[in-house]
Amino acid sequence: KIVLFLRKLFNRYHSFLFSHGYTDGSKWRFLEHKGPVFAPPYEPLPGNVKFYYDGKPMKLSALAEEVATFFAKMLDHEYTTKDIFRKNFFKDWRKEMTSEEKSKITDLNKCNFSEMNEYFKAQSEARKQMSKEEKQKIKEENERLLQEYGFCIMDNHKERIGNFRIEPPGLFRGRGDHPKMGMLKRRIRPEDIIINCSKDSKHPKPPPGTKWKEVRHDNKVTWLASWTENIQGSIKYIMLNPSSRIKGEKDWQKYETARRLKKCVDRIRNQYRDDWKSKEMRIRQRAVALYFIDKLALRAGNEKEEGETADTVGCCSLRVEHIKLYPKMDDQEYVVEFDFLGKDSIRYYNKIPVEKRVFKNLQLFLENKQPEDDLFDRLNTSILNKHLQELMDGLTAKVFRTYNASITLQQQLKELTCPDDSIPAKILSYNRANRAVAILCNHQRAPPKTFEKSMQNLQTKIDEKQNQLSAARKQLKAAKADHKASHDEKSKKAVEVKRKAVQRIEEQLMKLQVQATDREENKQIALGTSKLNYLDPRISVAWCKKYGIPIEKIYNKTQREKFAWAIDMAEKDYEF
DNA sequence: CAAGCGACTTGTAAACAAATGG
DNA sequence: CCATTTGTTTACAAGTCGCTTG
Repeated sequence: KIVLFLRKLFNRYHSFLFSHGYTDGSKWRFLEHKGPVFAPPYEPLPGNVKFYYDGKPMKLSALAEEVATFFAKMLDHEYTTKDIFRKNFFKDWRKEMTSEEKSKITDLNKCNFSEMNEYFKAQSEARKQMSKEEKQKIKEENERLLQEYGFCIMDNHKERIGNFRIEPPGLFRGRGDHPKMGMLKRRIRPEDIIINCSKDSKHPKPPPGTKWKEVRHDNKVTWLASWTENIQGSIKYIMLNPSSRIKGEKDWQKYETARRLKKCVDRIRNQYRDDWKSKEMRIRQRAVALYFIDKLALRAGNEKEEGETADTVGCCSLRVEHIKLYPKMDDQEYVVEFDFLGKDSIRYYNKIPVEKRVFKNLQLFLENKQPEDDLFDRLNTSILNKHLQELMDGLTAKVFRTYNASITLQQQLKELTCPDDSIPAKILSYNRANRAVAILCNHQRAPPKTFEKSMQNLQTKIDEKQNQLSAARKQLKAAKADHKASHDEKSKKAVEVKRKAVQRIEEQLMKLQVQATDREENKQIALGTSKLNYLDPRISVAWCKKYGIPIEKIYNKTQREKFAWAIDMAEKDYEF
């Protein structure tokens, strides 16, 4: 058994141990899969479900009807009230109409989709009300599909595929103020799909009567299939699950790069502080931007094409309007106020005191500029990353985010964990360390709609528990008194039983209180992203080992699969 | 060096499943 | 047992970054 286990480890982490995979840049030797699963074909509405135009029922052609259902399904969503969404939808919908329909349907406001909307609501209600057997049957069918299409063979391993289903057609839902929201995401056909697999594998078969766009054998990439999406014209891929060797290895490499940064970060910090004094504007800008990326964990900030996406920025693309300078604020000097929309249009708002030199530089960068001008007009991500590459092999802007996130977790864990705490209390400390990172990375969330209520529920539980506890304590007291009076075995036992009960309830109460604290502190903060993408899992694994916390308390099943490499490798003395 | 493409990681929302409580 | 709440998984959008091309 041990030999088998070691062999498994060896096979799995072969390339972890011996150089970085293949030396020629190839990602695999053998790749075999069944191809993607396509979205089910459109099922026309039953005749009694009608669409009304200008108050009158109107039968739509299949294509026009399908697109109409996309809108009808979203009627309760805020999207359908937005002007841009409606405009884009209507424009694309009209493209799918027959010329007759086109001439008739000229105003979206005269369209009544409510019957269609009711129908879909009823459908989903019916789905919920299905019997156990029916639900079981659907589950089994899904499982069958997963078993057939959800796995591939890459080199010597059967690997889980991340997304083996092709995205179904629908209306594009951009985030924030996206100029393309509401546009029709068209149906993907086999003729749109490029298949990637090895020559010597059994090639996937396209559905009967269809052809793939292309079958290629490129082992310099990791994807199994790809297609071009019609909204931005970008390529979408079918790739492996995070538990796969190829993703795990990459993940591990990412953290190793961040650890190399740890070794030279002092040098780099001294360097950019020096560069604040440079006579060259571009170097000063580069140095100030890098300072922000390091100190505030900002993203790099590539330029974006105007009108194609929501207006969001990162460090290099900050504009004058996104910062305010305060020479004095309250009792602090040289305060910079940031207020901008970052990735996914999440607001970044922060006020931080900076060093005088940085402040003076910022004032300089702002001179003679309009609000919509670039703050760093002599800088972009490409220039910055080229510079970083010279400072350290493999260094790019995002490595700072990884590094600062992981080092913060490690240091916070050290600071917050009390060895004598109970397990729930230690987990609270872990979550607090995790929270420090999430705050650094600005991983916010809208407070859940049911937050107040769920908080109240928890409080009621705590109150109940407290009552229980005082009752149990009373009983214990009584039992003790009883024992003192009688001194018999029976009453002695009773005292023990009551003592145990009190202890149990105390523990339960403490657990609830910890849970309440944790939830309250987590109101506006999302821990998931940092846990999954920024925190070296070996730090967490080592922490669990050191304090005897079962790993299941920190990582759920999916996360344990993703971080299997770290769980296998890290010991209790692991240092990031 | 700007523009654009390609491949990959990172991010939130929504759907779904499991757990909990009345 | 069902309804509600909570945790997990999926979907897919939105970033980063390297490379090519003109």
